[in-house]
Amino acid sequence: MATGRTHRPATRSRGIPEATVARLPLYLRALTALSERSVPTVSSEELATAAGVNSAKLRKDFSYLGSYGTRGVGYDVEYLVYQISRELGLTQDWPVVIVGIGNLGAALANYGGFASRGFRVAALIDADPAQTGKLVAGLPVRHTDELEEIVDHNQVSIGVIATPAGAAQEVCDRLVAAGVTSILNFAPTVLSVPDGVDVRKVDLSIELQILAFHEQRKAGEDLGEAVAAARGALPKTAAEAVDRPGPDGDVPAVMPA
Amino acid sequence: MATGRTHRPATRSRGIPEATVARLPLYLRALTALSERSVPTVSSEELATAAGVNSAKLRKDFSYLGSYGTRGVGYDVEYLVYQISRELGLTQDWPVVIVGIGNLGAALANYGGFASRGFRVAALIDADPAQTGKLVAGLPVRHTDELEEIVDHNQVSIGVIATPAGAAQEVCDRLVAAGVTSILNFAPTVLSVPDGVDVRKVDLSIELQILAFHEQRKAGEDLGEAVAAARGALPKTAAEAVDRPGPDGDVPAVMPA
DNA sequence: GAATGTGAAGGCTTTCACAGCT
DNA sequence: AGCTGTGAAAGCCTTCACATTC
Repeated sequence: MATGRTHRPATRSRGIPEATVARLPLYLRALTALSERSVPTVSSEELATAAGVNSAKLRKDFSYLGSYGTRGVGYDVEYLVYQISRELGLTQDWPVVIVGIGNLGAALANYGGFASRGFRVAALIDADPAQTGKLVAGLPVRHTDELEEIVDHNQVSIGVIATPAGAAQEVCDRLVAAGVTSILNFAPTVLSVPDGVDVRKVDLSIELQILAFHEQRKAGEDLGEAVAAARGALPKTAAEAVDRPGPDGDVPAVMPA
Repeated sequence: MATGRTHRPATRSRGIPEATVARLPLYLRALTALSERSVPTVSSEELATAAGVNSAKLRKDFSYLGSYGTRGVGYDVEYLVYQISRELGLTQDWPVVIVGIGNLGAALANYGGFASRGFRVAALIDADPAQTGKLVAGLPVRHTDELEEIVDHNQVSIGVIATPAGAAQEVCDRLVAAGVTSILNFAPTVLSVPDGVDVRKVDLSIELQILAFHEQRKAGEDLGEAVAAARGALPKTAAEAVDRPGPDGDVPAVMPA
């Protein structure tokens, strides 16, 4: 989940399981779509399908929030939207700062989903003086020197880091010192933060590598059908994983002493 | 994990646990940094710290790959880099297409980490004819009409979707039909894909909502220290979660029938 | 009849703690 | 002496299946 030394202490006071929390936004999105189509009620089955989970999981998830459904009927869409929003803390306004207005930072600033649910971009911050004052997504880019002032003045508790990896930890430290207690990190670095600060990480390259892992598996193993054959990959059938073979043959120049 | 109906079948043939796979890129990054500093060996303790996990977990993770360490000494950095790269399938080249060259797509195209580890942007694709031919990150944007041709010709098996939500499913279907079997989805939609296709989702707005949830908890609950007081939040102490109170008072206009 | 809410079972992941190797 | 590799224990999370409620 969060990176660095961020363990929500054992005292998650009668809390909702983390896995459930991570799915609430999914349900909320599906519900919002239903709400816009003026659908009054929805069953766990329908909603689960829309959210891409199975219905047992969804019901279990909702059971942690309370008994908001009606047996034999389903869930009231509007009511659930409200309850989940409240649970997620989206009934209040969350000012957010984005630090690092490069390609990615600009993309984030322009991202609509940002503004939608309770999140408001309070400021864009960049270390490059050449950027200062430039308008991005209608907001002027401000210089890093002002970071503390901005965080304090806007009561910002959520910071988004979109700087290069090298700058991320310092930016993080400054955000935290200024009062930010939640960080969304797009820089490919492990951030270390004091207890009580949450960090979530979004890492493109990690996601791709995970996909590559599975992709590699597909070429040669199961999927017992046609797919396997069509590929130009070497036929690494079984015997590859179970008793992992010692390093023979295809190893690179560098070997352990 | 993956979204939609993508369960790797029970037959994950003697596979590495998914949780472990998700951490391998982290280890790889830390190891690469050590390698660049010409550090020859590293202990599980040191490497774990660098990767932001604990050492027991790291050792357990590595145990699924094989016995690549030396007791009393640690792990050979270069050797581990190779083994993990190989396990992740990064010793081969992965051509990738990015579909949807808006702010985000452009940011992704420019993202260095992309090119670094075995991933190569084979093409940028956008539905807007006005974009066609424009250079982004040194590559010409090509029109959606050419999607199938591009995927086929470049043997693309990984596609990145950075389109608006409304277009994502159609793009996904076309990618899959053209032969793509792994998708990284940045659009805020649940994609449905046939078995055998992996989908991973990156969703900014979900990450923020999860942070907001925890942020909300901080204002008022534990963190027994000073932090709580300084806030202007209403003092929602205990009694909030355990026996979730029925909807009284602060509920919105809409209520269940 | 229909669909929720939930104990109980089953799986997966993390952590512990120590035997085993260098 | 030091550090890896790993069974076993503990903790989560998911799935099952059905009693309960409308």
